[in-house]
Amino acid sequence: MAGEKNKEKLILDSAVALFTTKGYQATRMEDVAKNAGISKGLTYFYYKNKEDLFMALTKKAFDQFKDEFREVYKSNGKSGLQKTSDLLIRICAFAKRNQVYYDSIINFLDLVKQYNNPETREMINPLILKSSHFLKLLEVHQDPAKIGISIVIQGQKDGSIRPELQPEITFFAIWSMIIGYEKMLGPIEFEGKDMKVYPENWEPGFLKLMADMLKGTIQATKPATVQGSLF
Amino acid sequence: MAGEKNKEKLILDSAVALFTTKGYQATRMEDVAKNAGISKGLTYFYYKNKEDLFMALTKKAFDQFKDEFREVYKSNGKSGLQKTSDLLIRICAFAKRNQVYYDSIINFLDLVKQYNNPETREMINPLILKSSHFLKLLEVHQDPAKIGISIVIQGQKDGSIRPELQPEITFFAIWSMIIGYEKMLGPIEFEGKDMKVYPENWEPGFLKLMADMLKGTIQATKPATVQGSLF
Amino acid sequence: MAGEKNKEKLILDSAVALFTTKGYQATRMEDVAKNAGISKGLTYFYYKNKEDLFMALTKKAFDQFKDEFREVYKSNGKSGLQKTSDLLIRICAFAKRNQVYYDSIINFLDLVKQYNNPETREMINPLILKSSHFLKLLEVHQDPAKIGISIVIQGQKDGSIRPELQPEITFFAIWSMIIGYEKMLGPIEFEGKDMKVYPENWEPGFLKLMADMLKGTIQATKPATVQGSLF
Amino acid sequence: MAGEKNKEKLILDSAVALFTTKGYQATRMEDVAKNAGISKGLTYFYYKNKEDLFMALTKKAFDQFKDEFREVYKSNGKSGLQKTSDLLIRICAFAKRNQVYYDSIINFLDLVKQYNNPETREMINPLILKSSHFLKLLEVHQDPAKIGISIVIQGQKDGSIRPELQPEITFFAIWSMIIGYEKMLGPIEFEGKDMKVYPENWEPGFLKLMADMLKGTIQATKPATVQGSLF
DNA sequence: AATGAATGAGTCTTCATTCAT
DNA sequence: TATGAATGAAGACTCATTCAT
Repeated sequence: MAGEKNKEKLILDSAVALFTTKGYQATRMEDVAKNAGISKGLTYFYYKNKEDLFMALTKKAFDQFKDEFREVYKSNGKSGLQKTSDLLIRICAFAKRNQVYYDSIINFLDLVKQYNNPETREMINPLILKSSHFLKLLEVHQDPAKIGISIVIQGQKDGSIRPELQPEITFFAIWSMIIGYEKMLGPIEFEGKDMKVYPENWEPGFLKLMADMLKGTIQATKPATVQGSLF
Repeated sequence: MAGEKNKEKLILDSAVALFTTKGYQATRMEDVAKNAGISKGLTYFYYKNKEDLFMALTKKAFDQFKDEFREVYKSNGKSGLQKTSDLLIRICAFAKRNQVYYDSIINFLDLVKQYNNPETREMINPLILKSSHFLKLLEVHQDPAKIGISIVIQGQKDGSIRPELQPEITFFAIWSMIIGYEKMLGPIEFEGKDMKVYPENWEPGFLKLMADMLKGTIQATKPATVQGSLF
Repeated sequence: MAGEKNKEKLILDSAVALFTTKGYQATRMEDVAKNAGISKGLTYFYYKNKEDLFMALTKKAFDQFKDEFREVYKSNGKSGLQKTSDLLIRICAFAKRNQVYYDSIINFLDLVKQYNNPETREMINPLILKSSHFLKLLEVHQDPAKIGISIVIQGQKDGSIRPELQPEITFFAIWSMIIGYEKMLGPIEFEGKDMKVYPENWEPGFLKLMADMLKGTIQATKPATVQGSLF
Repeated sequence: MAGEKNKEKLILDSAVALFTTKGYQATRMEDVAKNAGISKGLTYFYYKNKEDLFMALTKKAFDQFKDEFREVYKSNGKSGLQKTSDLLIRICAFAKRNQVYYDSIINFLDLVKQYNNPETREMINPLILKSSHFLKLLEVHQDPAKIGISIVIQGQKDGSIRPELQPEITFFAIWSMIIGYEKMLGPIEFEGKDMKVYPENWEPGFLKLMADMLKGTIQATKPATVQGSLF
């Protein structure tokens, strides 16, 4: 029937909604089920356990995240440099629109860090390690990065990004900046009152700095004359 | 005698050790007590509840964090630009040396974001809001930023950082980069195997980009020849 | 099978047994469960918390209590006056037979007192106020009184109770006497040894007084003339 | 010095205040101490434990309670009957003024009931049984009753109370009524809205009934002749 | 007399997970 | 597939009481 959405998806959507409102820890599997209009037991039929559900959610987040990268990559009539700032803007929009997805991605980065360090790997909840979604994530989680690197290369080809930069390192620097930027949004808004940094200035200022970094700027001696628009 | 440390500190140290090993959630208050060699009750005598203990830990983390900034700020014979890269290195070292402290700081940034948004503020665990340590943190959490901004201004005075940059925004951009950089360490190490980005390249590459951003670089036309050392 | 009683009831019965033996405070929820032959968790599945369980118990007590009133009311071949003394006897038997139920009823009266006073209402444990059983009790707790009032009216119709009495007030006076009588049973038994009041005399004496009050009595030879003022 | 009240009393007063506000269970010994302006330890110097403190409070309550009886007994120019209604009024005033004292007295009556029944005696908290105040109470708790009985006898001598009544039983009936009356105050106020019993009518009506019981009343036109059996 | 740090037994409550149907 | 009753391990937190000083 029409309204008979796939149950698996129903559960996931319910989880997203509740994780957003109450957070992962505070959300009970029973609530996820109830909110999805199904029974608790069925939830465990589709997802082995809470961690598995969260990993499924993370996987979906990565897929959508990848789409953002892909769309920026494919956008026409823009320089590679412009695409990097588009990327930052889109990712922040993505984070705002779907905080849980974004958080799950960041959480996954932490997980990967633990996973890569043999000393800390055993501290990871075994249920996570056993999750099929986690394993898939390990395989695909570089995909956004790969696209990002391509964007940098595009920028170097079209001359908007300095050719001497190493694309991989450059992209990861950009991604770092984006991650940090998003984390910074909270404190900055707060400190605004006595610190002259208002969200309004912060975004363009940050983008400008990133652009400077990527395209290079005329040394202080003679003032930069060209970059009238943002870049 | 030697072992007669202040109990309050004893508990905090115990918490740090256990949070590091098992994580905040997985650590039971009883274990914190046992590990500190005291009774469970005494833990609650010094800290109202688990959240309060964590906020106390965060406060201590911020204090030490601030010291890192302060020491960099006071270091002699270095340009402001050099100090910013010192800062990145020190903060990453700080994060590695005391992951729990660093994580608690990042966690606090998220908290501040929720706190500043009236819609999300009520989602914060009330025990956190009631913690005296949380309140103190709200007061002092910009202190590192203030020092950081001073460093940028120093750099502008000594000519190592472009004078046209707005110090506040610049500092927050740096801090963003640092935060993102640290988060990136995990995935990069992992992706290294098939992506040419090795930790060895990553740090200097990242620092170089940051420096480029801050000091300005010669435009693409004639390749930058000079900056053989890092800056 | 025989032992397959409804779980909800099983728990309540277990609670009654344990509250009787050890008292409400001293009874742990775990014991209630164990005694009922089920798991602790299931107890919380059927009753939100200990207070809710107690309110459910009180509700059941009120239902049975109401039955006592109802049966007295419907008993044939008795005058209204006789029914009032039947009531006293039955209620005391009820109290003896099921002390916990009776105590829960008395406790509920105290609760109602607190609840009706805006100043003291907030002192009531919120878990009680939230209990659905408490809310039901608020609705039905006058039912026994309503029946009692009917009994008084019956007595007035059959001439066994003075017609000039106000039925409502009269009933509440009777109920007061019953409550007080029951409370008095303890001390009287004790004081008996040096005070001439033995339980054997006490009940008929008390009933006689109550009857005198209700039906009116022939005045002692010469009526007291002085005490006009007070009454 | 002037303000140097006896510590023992200070503690007791503090306990009364807190038990009134929060109830016995919810009041912590620490609060009692703090509120009395002394240390927790000292509380245990003066009172063996919480139960002992409560028994001391009960003892004081009984002493004051006894004073009420004594004052009524000694009041001049009043008939014995008038004194009984004075007693009811005073006791209710006492209960209202000092609810905790009154409650402790009622609680003690329950305790006595348990104590007198060999089967239930062992259910009493041993700390209570060991309290010296409890032992003293066992000795003196009949004193109010003794005075009350004297009042009834007075009434019989002055002709205001029927001479054929047994004074002890009569007094306990009166006390029962008083106890019940006080317990009834709550529900009646509540039921008032749809039951015609308003507190304003309730007190005089109740007093009138009690007086009728004690002094006897002229029978309504034709005496009920049938119900010989019961009375 | 007086303090208050220290103890630890005691309990409610939560919730992920299972399983008979 | 689907249900929801049933489980039980886990853990935060309280507070009466003690005792070294």
